[in-house]
Amino acid sequence: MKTKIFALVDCNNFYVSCERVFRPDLKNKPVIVLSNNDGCAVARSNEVKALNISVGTPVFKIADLIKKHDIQIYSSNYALYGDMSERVMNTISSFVSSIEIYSIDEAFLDLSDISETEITNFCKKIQQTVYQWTGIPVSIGIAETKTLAKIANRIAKKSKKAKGLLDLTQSPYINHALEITDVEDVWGVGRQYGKFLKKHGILNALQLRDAAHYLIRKKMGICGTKMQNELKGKSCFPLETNPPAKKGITVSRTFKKAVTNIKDIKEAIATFVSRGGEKLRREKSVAKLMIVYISTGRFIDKTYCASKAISLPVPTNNTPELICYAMDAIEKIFRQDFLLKKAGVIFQELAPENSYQTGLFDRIDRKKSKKIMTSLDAINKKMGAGTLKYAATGLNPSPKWRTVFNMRSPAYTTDWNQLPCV
DNA sequence: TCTGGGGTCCTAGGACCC
DNA sequence: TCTGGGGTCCTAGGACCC
Repeated sequence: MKTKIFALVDCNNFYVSCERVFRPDLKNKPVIVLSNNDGCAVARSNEVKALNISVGTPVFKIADLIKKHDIQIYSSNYALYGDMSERVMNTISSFVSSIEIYSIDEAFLDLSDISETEITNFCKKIQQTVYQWTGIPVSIGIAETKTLAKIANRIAKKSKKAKGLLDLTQSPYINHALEITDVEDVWGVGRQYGKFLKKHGILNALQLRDAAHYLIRKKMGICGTKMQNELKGKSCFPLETNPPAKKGITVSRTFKKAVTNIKDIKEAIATFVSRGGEKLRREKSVAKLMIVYISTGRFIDKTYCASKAISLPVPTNNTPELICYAMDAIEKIFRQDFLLKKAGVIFQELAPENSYQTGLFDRIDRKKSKKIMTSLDAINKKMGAGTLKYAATGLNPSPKWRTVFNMRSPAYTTDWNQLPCV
């Protein structure tokens, strides 16, 4: 059997690159994109990485650095990033028959059919085309397994010589590549495992590959074994071209300012439930279980968190029905005197919309409610999110609990009113 | 003062059944 | 009344990913 060849295409500093496409003046300047509520740094340009600002740093902790280096700060603009991602993925897809869209900014490709001598040129072509068509710079790592392709990609990004492209298949430098890869940078090794491995003298990917099998198996389970095999060039993670159905759907938000009254919490939860209902319907799923939760912040003394799970008598994705149950649940778990900072709803035990168990005593006309939901989704899609909404979600256009994005760029590509002007 | 959101998988242990 | 073993299912917790 011919050995598999995987490529990992990864957008460089994706959110920052999206902002730069429409603001070319930001090139070579330090840029940060923030999380919801403008809280933490979630994307950093190379200039910012060079300042040792790590991902997840709260922005208030680096106020002085921002000022000193004139770092450009942006709120998250998911409409823009989602659309740019689609353009990038469509472009890559036009080159290959097998693609796994792994995240908003990464895709694995199967290049087994490309002849060895052609692979580098083929990938260069992908790189150039993506940049030309979308303005997004990408790096590509190539190897016999996904884990090695990840490593190749990391090095491709960092090394000046590689110019964003590195092929480690049959490479005489493979050991060297593994040796210069910190063990914590291996795909599947996080903080905890990293600490453990380093304690045992396993500092880099090469040492991890050659480490005692029983030790890795015992601590990291079957994933550890697969990881070692992948580092040896034996593929254990195949390309997943058809994403499996989701197993759960969550909608949750942190509030910029703490919320203390039940009316606000109810509005927030009703809003999250509506959003969750939309997501369920888009997936063509119904939920059997809904969990509603509220909590105080993590950084205070007097904490409180509570949740309520609701087993739905008939699995559903019907927003008003879900809102009713959620409102009941909130009544039960809400406590005065706590500064609530976060709330959310989780849908679990999902089933396909068309093949669920109906209830014997079900009094809801499900055909009718489905029609209403379909129309509502269609109108909101056409006229903009939130055009039609339920009164329970609140009538105030900017309620206290609303997520803030004070430094957001325009939705350049998805809103006629925000198109860039030349 | 100010600290994100949405996922997946594996494992150990307990309950329960035969 | 005492004794054994094997299997399945569920759940909570812990790890990871982006």
